Parts: sequence; structure tokens; C-alpha cells
Amino acid sequence: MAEAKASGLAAYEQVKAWVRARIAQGDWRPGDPVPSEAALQQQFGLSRMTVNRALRELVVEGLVVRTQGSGTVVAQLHRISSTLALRDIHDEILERGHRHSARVLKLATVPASPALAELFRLEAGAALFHSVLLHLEDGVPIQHEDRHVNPAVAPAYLQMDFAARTPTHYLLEHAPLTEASYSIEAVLPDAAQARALGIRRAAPCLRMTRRTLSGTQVASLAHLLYPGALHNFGGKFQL
Amino acid sequence: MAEAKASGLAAYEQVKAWVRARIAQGDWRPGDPVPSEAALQQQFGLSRMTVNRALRELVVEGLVVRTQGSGTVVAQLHRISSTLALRDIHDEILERGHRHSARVLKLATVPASPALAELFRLEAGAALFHSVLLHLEDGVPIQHEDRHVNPAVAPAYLQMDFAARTPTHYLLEHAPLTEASYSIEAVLPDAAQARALGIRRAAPCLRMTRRTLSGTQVASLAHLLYPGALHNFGGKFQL
DNA sequence: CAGTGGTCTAGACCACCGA
DNA sequence: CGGTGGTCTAGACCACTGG
Repeated sequence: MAEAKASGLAAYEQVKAWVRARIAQGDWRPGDPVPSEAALQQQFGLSRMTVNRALRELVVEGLVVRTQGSGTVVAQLHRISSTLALRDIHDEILERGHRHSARVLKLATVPASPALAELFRLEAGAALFHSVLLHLEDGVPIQHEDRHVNPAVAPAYLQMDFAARTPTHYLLEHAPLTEASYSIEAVLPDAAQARALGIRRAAPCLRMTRRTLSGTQVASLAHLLYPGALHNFGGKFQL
Repeated sequence: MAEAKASGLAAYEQVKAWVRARIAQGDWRPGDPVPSEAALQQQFGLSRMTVNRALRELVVEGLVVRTQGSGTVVAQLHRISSTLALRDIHDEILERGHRHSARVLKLATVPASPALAELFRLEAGAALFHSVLLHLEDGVPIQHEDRHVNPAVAPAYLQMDFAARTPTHYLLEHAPLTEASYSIEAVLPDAAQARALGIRRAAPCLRMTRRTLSGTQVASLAHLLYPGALHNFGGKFQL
């Protein structure tokens, strides 16, 4: 009934905006209490469910912290959540309006080293698929992809034509992804990587290491190497 | 009434888990329809609001896409959201159980170069505060921080003792953060940076560039340099 | 104990989509 | 038009916190 359409914004959005504004303008500092649901209910003339939704969503956005029995307070750190997508480099390049191509440098079965075996939760010496690819954007090398794949997750991996469809694409299709972890480091390329990418050995590169799980199995471990001069990872947050 | 406490999990969490499982196990592929709220309501014997909450939260998690009037489908891309926090290096180091210290290498007022002026949305030549710090973890140099600050946002910046409280901490306290953007690159340190960090000029480093806004004003532009061998950025996602 | 948040219900009205 | 999601209400019971 009380359609708060006055401003065209949903009621819970208005509550969120008001709280956000208090925080953004410094009226409430980290650690300060946020009015209780009952108080906001009164203030805005809304039902408790609506106010509750507003506050719950602000938790997801990292603006406030709620403790049952205690109350709601402004989050200590201005923690801002971003969205990092597990993207297929093929799509990324197409979206930039460029042409993607790939060269397959290696595609074989190899025995797992002790370190790899542990990462894959397999026994040392177990068979793993190993692929090395070079991705090019409009003919310019842009990513060196060194990947190990669990045969149990993608038995037909070696039969694929990765010049046509990237391993990432194939794996996302055939091994439902359930979990992923990554890390980003700065490294120097080894001789083979430098040669493939057409850069000097002294040129700094970003290396993203990505491990993906499919169910309880480790699906793939990839080392993605980007020439530092050509690429960077970026993002933006907003309160 | 119908407290679905059978499994100890909230009802909406059970719905989420079930949908997640269908997707993770590949029963539903990207683009496939997800049962309507009415159908799930029947299936689980829940009220519509509860089912609605489950599906709304799955949207936030990037698993499904909903279109009013049309329906809910499994999201096309396996987009996984992560949380990247704007952390104070002082807190980070303490959380690792180590000791943080900082050396102030420079603290002065400088005229804005044309490039800086544009980034700060000021006129060329406008006064900016410039600080250069070295952060150490248990006495080992770990981050070289080169920062420009908008005097309008933090007038007392030059009077602070940044060996005791980091610029990040000070700025978060005095200039309510409303927006931030960052990028991460791989670079080689210049002579001064290498000397301060105690590394070779040829040692690859991660450089995070971070620009923060407070309201409509650009508060600060920071270049944070990490020796590649000592640091990396990481994260983890889960479906 | 009173106050807080966590969850749930059984309705309701609306805007939108596709046939 | 019927089906879909988007939103909202006015209650309710519970678990937890704090004094």
C-alpha cells in the first residue's frame, strides 16, 4: 500500500541510500551503531522485512556488520567488493574488437611431479595432461598459457584443437567449475617463454596462477604469463 | 511454522544449495531455465518470499540471471565474485603476526604536473602533497609507497607522523572513501626504489596504482610497489 | 530480562513478457 | 491474457546479546 514511489526508487533502496549517505558523508564512522531495524521501520514507515532487506544487502556490500543480539555497526574497514570474473581470453580479446588466435606449443601426457601431484591431490607419477599455448591479439603475443589438466575431469583433452577453442572454454563446458583460487605475481620469463612472447628475458611479466576445482577434484592448474608492458589487471569499486 | 530445521540449514539456504548443485553438477547448463518461484515454492513447501530470497541471492553470486516477466536462467558465464579489500598494510602485517614499521623518505608540497593535475581534476601547477614511504615487515622492506594527496581533502597531511600511522589509515579516517579504482602491473624498479627496497634493478615488482575519491574530489593517487619475490595478490572463489 | 537480528508466512499489488 | 519476477506488509517464532 504505502508505495514509496515518490522518488521512483524501491523503499528498500531508499533505506540503503540513506544509510550509505550517512556513512559516505562521515556522519557515522566505522564502528558507530546503525539504527536498529525497529528504529528504521518507524523512521521510514516500512515493514520490518523491507528494512531488513536493506540492511542485509548493505552487509553484502561490505558497508555494515550485523551481530545477532547485539546490533548493526558501520564496518571497520571500507571494504569494497569487486567482481573478478574467470574470463576466457578469447572473449576478452573479441570484446576489445580485436582478433584472437592461438598457437599450440605443447600437448602431451606427463607424469605428475611430487609438487604437482599434491596440488592435484593425486599420487606422484600419476598421469596429467600438459598443454602450452601462446595467445595472440591481432597477431601480437599477449599470453603464455602453461596448463596441467586432470585426465579424470577432461578425458578427451588431448584430442581438442586449442587453436580453435581455448582450454578455458573447453574446461568450463566440460568440467562444471565449483571453486577457483588465484594468485598474481611479478616474475621474469624463462628463456622459452621470452622467445614465445617475443620479449627480452629482463622484461617483467605478470603471472597469474589459477587452480580450479570441479566438485572435489582439482580440474586444472594454469600459469598465465602476461608481458608487463602489454597488460594489467584493473578494477573499480564504488560505495 | 514449517521450520525446515531438519538439516539445520535455513530454508532459503537449502533452496540455494539445491540450485547450486544442479548447476555445479551440470544438470542445468548456462542458458537453461531455472524453475519459477511458484514451482520451487511447491517443491519445497515454502512461501514465495523465501524462494524469492534464495534466487535473489543467487543473482548476486552471479549464478543465475532473472528477467521480469520472462523467467530465471542459469548465467552464461561462470562469473565468480570475489572480495577485494582496500587494506591498510599495517593491519595486514599485524594479522600475519609480524611487526610493521615505516620510514618516511619524502614529505612535501609539490606543484601538480599536467598529468597529475588531470588525474586529480585540478589545474596544472596546483599544490599537491607528495609523500614517499618505505614499509617494512619485521624489518624487511616490503612496500614502496609513492603517494600524492589532494590538500583540499586532507589539509593537515604534512603534519602527520607516518612512521606511526600509515597514510592509508589517516586518509580512510579523514576523507570518507566513496570510490576507488586500481590497476596492477609488472614493472622494474627505478634506481631509488631498488635502493630503498634493497633489491636489484632487474628484480620484477608488482605495482598497484590506486586512485581514491572522496565525494566528488580525488583524494589520493598512490603507487604501491612490491618486490615480486616477496609478495603476491591472491584470492579464492567458491560457487 | 528486554532488545537485537535471523528467519518465515500468506497474502497482496504491480510491471513486464510472450503467446 | 496468464505467467513471470519485483516489491511490500503485518504479523510471527526463534536465537542470541547484553545488562
